Amino acid sequence: MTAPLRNAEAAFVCAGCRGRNSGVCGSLSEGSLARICASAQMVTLPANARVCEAERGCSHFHLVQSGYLRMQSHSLSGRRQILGVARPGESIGPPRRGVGGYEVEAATPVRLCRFDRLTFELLLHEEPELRRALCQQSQIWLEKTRRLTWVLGALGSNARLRAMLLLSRDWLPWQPLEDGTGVLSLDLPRQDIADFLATTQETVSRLLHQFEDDGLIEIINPRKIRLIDYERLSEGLDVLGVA
Amino acid sequence: MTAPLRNAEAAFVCAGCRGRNSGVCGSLSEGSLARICASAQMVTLPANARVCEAERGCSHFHLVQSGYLRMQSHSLSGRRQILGVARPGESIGPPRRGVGGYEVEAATPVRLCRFDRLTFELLLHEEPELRRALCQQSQIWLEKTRRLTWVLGALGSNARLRAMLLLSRDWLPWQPLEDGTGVLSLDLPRQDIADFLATTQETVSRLLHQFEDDGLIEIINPRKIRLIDYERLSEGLDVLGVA
DNA sequence: CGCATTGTTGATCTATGTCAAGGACCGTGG
DNA sequence: CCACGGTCCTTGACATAGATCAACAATGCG
Repeated sequence: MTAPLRNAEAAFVCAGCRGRNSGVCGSLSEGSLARICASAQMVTLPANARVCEAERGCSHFHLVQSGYLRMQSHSLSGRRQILGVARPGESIGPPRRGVGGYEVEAATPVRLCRFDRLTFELLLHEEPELRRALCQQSQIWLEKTRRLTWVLGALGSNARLRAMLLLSRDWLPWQPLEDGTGVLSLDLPRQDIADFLATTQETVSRLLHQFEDDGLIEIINPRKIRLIDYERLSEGLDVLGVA
Repeated sequence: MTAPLRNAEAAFVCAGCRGRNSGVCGSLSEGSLARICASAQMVTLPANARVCEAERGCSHFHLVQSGYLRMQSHSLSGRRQILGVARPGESIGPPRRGVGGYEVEAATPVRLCRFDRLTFELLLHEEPELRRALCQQSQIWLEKTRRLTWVLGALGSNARLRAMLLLSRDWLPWQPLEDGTGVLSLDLPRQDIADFLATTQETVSRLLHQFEDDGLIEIINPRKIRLIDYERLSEGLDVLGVA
């Protein structure tokens, strides 16, 4: 955790940032971004580090530079539901405190731009671009969350997993090959995938191997999946627009 | 369906509106609201009327005066998931067109303020209050949708239904009685409840009767439920903050 | 080389979806 | 007034997806 940066260093912060061109950061002008970065701290956290408590809330605001954050909530029976994953360029504001809130953790090792809450509210006041960007982000999140809701509600585990594999091409590292297939880096552990899809590790594992047996995918190793038969992977999912 | 109203009539539009003090309308000043209402059409629709298509999108913007709208999406297998319910005072903008979109229907008979798309964008441009109200609404919706996601993902049908009963006190007609219990007007048909909770009519029916046998509720008639034992209704749901 | 983490596989059991039938209620028209 | 059809709700029988429990394999790390 480093001290706040002076203006001169601001450019440096964004230099290695993988989110510069997407999400909130992506829709900000150079000037605006520079002013904003000037009050950021760069923070690095290991996987599973807690970024934000559910009850106590959190006094910081973050932009993701690299890695993934997960928003999650637990039932008393211990079941965890992942409500969303924030990727580079996206922001995590302090969630509503108390009941109904969620907590934020690093799903992978992450690098974050951290803003003090007050500082950020000041920025928000001074930078209309930032306000607009955040408003837009919350609409995009709303759409993503609605889609997740739909996937959870309308599909069985089998289809849910296929949906996730196909949709993941848009937000996880994805390497298309010449033969039309492509390799997905499933950077999240099985348990996270399970908690995202509201199912269990075991089911995810079983289904992946079933897909492999059926020739839909190839499991190169647990984290590298080659998607082969898009046609059958997307069976019944046409509504999602995943070809 | 009536013609657009002249300014003089604007006040009249809101007169009978049950949403004047909540949602978007609730956070607007008199002046702003008057200007906005001036370009509204008042529309009345019967239950199950289609307000907005999923694919074609829709060229109107609506504020709910009374009744409920449901946002929903279908899987190819015919399963419907209700993504959210808009109540008086809330707005339904044209959802994203095409895949991933949802359709909007009247869940009950409704009265709506309808705005032409272009007109509304003009209003949005001229009324900063309106912009702010909509931005705020999308954040509230995001929270509601996240909560739904959590309920769907982390809870079984039994707990889901109990959660809905308790939470419904905040947005469906609710009449507390002297003895501490209270009567809920479950204004939605069983099928809608089922599609909201991602379960089936049959299960909803069975669970309600089971709750009655266990003394948690009394089914006065299919649409009137008296909540009796909050303690046990909220078992395992403490996280939601429902007493 | 242990030891911890992560993923896989098997056996079992149950909640709940599906199918099918019937009941309650309501408005309409004869 | 009653018969009719419609909608909404309830109940029963049955099948099964997937959760749970438990053990084990694979991988990586100190």
